[in-house]
Amino acid sequence: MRQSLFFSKTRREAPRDEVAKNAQLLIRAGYVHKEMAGVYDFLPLGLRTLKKIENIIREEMNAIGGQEVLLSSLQDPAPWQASGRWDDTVMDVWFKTRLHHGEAFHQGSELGLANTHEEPMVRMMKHHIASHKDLPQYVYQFQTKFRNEVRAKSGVMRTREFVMKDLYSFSRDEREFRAFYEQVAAAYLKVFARCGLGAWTFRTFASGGSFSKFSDEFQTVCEAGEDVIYVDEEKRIAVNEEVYRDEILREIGLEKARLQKKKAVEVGNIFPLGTKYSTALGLTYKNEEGENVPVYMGSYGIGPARVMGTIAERYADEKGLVWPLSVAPFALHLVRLGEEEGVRECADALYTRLQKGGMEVLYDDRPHLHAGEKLSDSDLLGIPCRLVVGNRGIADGVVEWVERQTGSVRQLPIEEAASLLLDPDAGVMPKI
RNA sequence: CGGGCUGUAGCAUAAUGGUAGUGUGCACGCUUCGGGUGCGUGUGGUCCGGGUUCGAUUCCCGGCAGCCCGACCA
Repeated sequence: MRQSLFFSKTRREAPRDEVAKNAQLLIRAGYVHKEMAGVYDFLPLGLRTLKKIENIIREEMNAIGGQEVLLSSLQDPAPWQASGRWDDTVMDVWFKTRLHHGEAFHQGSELGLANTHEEPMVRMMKHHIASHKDLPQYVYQFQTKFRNEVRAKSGVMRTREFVMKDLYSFSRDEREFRAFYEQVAAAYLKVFARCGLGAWTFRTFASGGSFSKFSDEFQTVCEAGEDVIYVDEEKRIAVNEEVYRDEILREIGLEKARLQKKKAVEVGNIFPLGTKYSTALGLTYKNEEGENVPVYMGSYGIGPARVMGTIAERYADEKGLVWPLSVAPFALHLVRLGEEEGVRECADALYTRLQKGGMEVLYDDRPHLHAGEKLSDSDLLGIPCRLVVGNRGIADGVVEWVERQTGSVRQLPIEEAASLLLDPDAGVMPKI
């Protein structure tokens, strides 16, 4: 992509109404636009990163047998009434609206805007599960959730509208469920590791909310987090403050003395649902004896935008964003300094070759901008690798390769630069 | 939902009961050209409603919006 044609621009100053580092940087760098409190638009850069994260999640969900679906955002109250969760006093984050009813708009049937999907998912599955031969099933989606939070905050970390990956498991019994639950837990750790959060992310014992007695959260240690957890670094597990009690520590085999108190972001959460919703909504199957048995369920969520915000928080430095290669909007930022014919030709040629070689390149071909401005912009954008083409290097027959995170600089011979960058074994580009 | 704070140009800020200033951005010209070059010209603004007042962006009341702390968080 040529930056001269790219529509989002950087800005020098953060808007006054953002305090969270993730939002300040994402807005300054042109990744997102704030629509209103707790509601953000994704611009090309932000969308690219969001989609990278989604794809990592998608691959890991597919790898454990997940099948992608897309349920609707408009929801029929009926299944929610059956489970008792339509009531605003039971679930207080509902956005509700009504079907149009001619002139008398307000008399139309009530509808909900999805804040989660257990009930419609269960009702839908009733049409597809009848026998033990139909189980297990694992379905997931990336779907917009609307939650009328009393207080949106922390930039993209807690918003009123966001895309969530939610996976639902349908198993014959607890044993079959539990085996899959552990597979998901392992897949989640892979997701966060691939997103660059592995070192700071812990499977965390937590309360089960309205679903079940306990659940497992995936918490990334981060100062911007809203949660407090106690981490056992060696065992790589943690316990949420909300269930930090002696008998629970004993139950999960953690020693108080080895635990460190940390602030953390909940980047994922997995719940055993048991037969709560299958019973309420009548999702049963016939076992081999011909008896009707409620399906045993679990639900599993990750918010890609929250993951993105957490990566921004953890990796950013005083100059701007820094993305791990796996989630970066572009792999390489090709920065041209100068307008001389030789510089232009060299940079254009490199851009063409790298593009053809399949590399995602953002090419700063903007004319007549000062070096400082281009380099500052490049720092702010946080693309992990930078190739600088300028007069200085061309005179010596080299271009500069810079790693954003460490600032390390290497000279690459002009003729070989493209092939070195495109060759994963050359050891120039970092491994994903 | 309780408490606190804030609304001035695209963005960031200053000031003021009497014609609203600066930086930045944007446009144009010259200059400069490897870490936001310098100069000039232009562009553009007091959240909404009511009250007090000769006069309100400023003071008062209400609304709306935003941020922070707490509570809440399927």
